[in-house]
Amino acid sequence: MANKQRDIPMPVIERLPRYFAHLRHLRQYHRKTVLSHNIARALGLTSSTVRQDFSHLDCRGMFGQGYKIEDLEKTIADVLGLNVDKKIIAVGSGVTDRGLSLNETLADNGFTMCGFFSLDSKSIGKKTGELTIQDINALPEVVKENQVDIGIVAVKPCAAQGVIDKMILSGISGILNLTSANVCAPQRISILNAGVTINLQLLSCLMKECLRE
Amino acid sequence: MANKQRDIPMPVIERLPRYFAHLRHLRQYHRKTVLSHNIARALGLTSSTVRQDFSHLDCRGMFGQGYKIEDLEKTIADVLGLNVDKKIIAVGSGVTDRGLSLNETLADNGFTMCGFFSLDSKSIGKKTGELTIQDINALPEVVKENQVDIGIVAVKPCAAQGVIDKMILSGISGILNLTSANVCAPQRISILNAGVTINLQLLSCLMKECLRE
DNA sequence: TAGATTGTTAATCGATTAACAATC
DNA sequence: TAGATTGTTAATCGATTAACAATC
Repeated sequence: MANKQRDIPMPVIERLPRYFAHLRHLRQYHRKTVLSHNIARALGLTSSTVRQDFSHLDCRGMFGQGYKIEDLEKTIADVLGLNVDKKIIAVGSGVTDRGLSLNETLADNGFTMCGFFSLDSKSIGKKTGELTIQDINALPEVVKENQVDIGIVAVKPCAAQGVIDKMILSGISGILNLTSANVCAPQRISILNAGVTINLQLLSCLMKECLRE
Repeated sequence: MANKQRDIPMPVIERLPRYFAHLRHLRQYHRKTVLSHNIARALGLTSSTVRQDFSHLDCRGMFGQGYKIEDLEKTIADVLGLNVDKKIIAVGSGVTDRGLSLNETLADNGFTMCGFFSLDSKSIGKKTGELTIQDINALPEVVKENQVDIGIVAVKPCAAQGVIDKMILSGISGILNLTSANVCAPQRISILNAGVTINLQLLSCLMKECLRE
């Protein structure tokens, strides 16, 4: 069978993690199947969109019966690449301060935290769960030794580009930018922006819009 | 002049915080004007998109000269609603653990943190900066007394809906869901999803796509 | 003025929705 | 079979891009 993933449209890919979360949720309640209509309601979509989205996956529903939750969950996990364990590091007090809770969440999702780093000498040496917060200069070695895939950046915006450059030079190929800075990187590097401040500003605007309706 | 904001398309609104961050960045370097082309490069867009986006704003460029950074920044801040100070609370170890750094970032952006809450009795009573982490039961009172606008949720996914229900009942009208849970709320409530796990899963997929190109 | 970039129109591209035949 | 929901096609809707006249 041809590799369908080749051309899944971006909006669909962006919805996959939400589908995945919902399916996982349903499975916790021991549900076996689910209708496109119900998934749509849970995520605020139309059932048409849901079925269109799933048509990009190698997982067919049962006419009149909906989709098998377990199969669908597995298929989406595959497409997202969650079956391959990912190594991660995180830099900046925005994440090191919450090291323990972050660590737990990630471990639950098949991500392995390999190191916390800080630019701030005051927090270097502190423990956060099992890991000790290290100086940023130790980053390249940790990345190389552990073959780290992803770097989470939560420093001050003005320091973001520097940290990201260092990560890329060390061999990291995916970056989660929790900063409000717009950063640059070569084509081959995947970057995702998801800063709290950016999202609060956006939320602020949505709230104004809501008022008018 | 008619209120242009009425119908700014959502994709444009979603880009505004990034424009805003870039303009602020430029202003720090004492730049006075900027070309659509340069903004486009910084954010990974085309100059055409940038000009189209700005056409929705009440802020015209100078033919042959580009845009006045200060004016543009102010206009975007207005549209986002950043001129009105927003009161915020945050629930869950995902945020209370990093209370101090979160607090600073928010204050820099005109958001006022009014309280941290936890579902975990172990962390209740701990100080995080100026504020003491409170029991979730104290939430309604704090929200009402301070007229809190926005709630940040960073609890375990299974607890998210409960916390959000409580926030809404207390009078909050905007929610930043840092959880992977798909949550429900009445139409009048604005919700934005921006969980780290969701974004890591998405990033994981983008990295696979990158490999193929 | 000449040069440059904006603002805007029109064309392209792609996503979402509606509708219904296929099918269990 | 009848009932129900899927999978898919076609239609609609909207966003992005290209191109160029307007203009400082």
